[in-house]
Amino acid sequence: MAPIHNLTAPLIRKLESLGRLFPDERESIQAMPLKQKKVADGEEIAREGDEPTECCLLIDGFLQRHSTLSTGERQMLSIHVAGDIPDLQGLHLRTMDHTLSSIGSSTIALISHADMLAVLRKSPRLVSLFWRDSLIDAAVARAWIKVLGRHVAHDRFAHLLCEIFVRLEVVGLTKENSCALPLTQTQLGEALGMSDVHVNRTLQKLRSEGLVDFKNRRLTILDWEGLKAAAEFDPAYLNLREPITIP
Amino acid sequence: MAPIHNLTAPLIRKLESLGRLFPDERESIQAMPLKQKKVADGEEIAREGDEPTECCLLIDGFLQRHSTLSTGERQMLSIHVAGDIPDLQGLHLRTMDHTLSSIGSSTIALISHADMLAVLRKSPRLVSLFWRDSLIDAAVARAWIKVLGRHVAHDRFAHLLCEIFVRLEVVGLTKENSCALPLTQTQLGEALGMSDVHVNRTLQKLRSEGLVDFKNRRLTILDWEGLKAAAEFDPAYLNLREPITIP
DNA sequence: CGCCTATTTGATCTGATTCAAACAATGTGG
DNA sequence: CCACATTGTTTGAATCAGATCAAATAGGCG
Repeated sequence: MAPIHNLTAPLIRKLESLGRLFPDERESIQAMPLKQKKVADGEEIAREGDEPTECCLLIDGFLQRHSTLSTGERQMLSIHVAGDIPDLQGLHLRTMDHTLSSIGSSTIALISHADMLAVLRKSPRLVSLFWRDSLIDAAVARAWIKVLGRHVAHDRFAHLLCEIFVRLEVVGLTKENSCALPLTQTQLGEALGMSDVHVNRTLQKLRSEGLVDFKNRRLTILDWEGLKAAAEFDPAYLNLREPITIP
Repeated sequence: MAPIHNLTAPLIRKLESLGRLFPDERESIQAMPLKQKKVADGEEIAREGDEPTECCLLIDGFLQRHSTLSTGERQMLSIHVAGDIPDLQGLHLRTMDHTLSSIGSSTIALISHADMLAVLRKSPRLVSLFWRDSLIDAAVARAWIKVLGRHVAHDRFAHLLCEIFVRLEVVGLTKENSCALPLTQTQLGEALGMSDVHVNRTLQKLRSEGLVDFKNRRLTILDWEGLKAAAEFDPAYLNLREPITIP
């Protein structure tokens, strides 16, 4: 029986959403040496250009990937929730092409690449699961490309909120129709590729349309169907169901 | 000795750019059953919503991923060159989240998932290589997010041209400082998230600045340093060098 | 040649940025 | 517990990058 506070719980849950986990596979994951760590708001876990030797399992809180332009402007590249390993790519790519940092304060667990590889060597099925996870990560990136390329600010914003809400729902981090979302409007702008001023005005529009509410770092969905429609949100790309059975 | 016309040549070259290939691994790849196929301009190889049972190795030409909005507008999600397997994710994700189609006429080879999985089962090192390949695919998507989110049209265009030129250079498809680029200005707009009219005007700017020329479906780089600077292009995300040694 | 598609140009309109300032909330130390 | 600093949100006005609409020109190619 796994202890309630086992740090791997979010990861186990995530992997089980990706495909079936056999008992021995679960055990080898639970047995991985973890270095638990608290990270403060804005703290950087890995920097663009780094050559990491461990990866970061998010236990609690939110992380972001971002990259900085020569002007100092930032573009957020993804948002991560409990169970994610946002720098898993470090196993096979030497150099970080972006920075990984905390949104609000978070709890992470560091896993050395060596330990991770040792677990993967023993189980080709786990390799497939983690590979599948990184393919979904890529699908999410493609969805962002579509939204950034073709949606107006209002619908882009709606899409981001849809995605975050669904991803939090999957890991049981929503309450009724609301969830934590500790991003400032400036950070939302960094994710959506727009100015903070315009984030504010767009948010007011979304509120006045009765689609969402957002205050005290908490998002409440007031009209899910309306929000989905504005965003043209189709959660298929998140691959929440129907994992391919791994033989 | 591999025959000159072996269809797997571009794939072998690509895998060798990702890491060392052992002779038996190369042989098992060369032995994979391939269905060669010509695809015409605009022809769709796999559609959003499909559940493919084979994947597509690009032998010659260009492919694109794209997705269509409710308005009928398209957003291109990636561009692929010889050696790429743009729907490799189908091995682990059931449903296509985008459409894969040809830019100009291309030659592809279809590989059944079953054959692919059989090869991978025999070699964990090949799994790592293909996994690495899909991680680079994701890194490219992140680079597009950054560019779409924060660069003005001019620099966005410059970035796309930089990326394509470098990727073609890697697979030996450039001549001096020029390469084939059979995209219409409308298609460039679909890639860059901008109108075809604005593509045209931006291209004129790039020409008048002496950075590039582009006519007859052929791109010529006239000032690489200037183009790179405008785009803030850093090819690190393409992971062209320094693959991590797979034990 | 004539058809179709791609490129180019001009004029107008609009979504979004920028700059600036006010206002609200949060936190810190004395 | 208040004074003050800091950070985040909101509002207004001016400006601009890029979209849209419309039409002309230029290339391919059967």
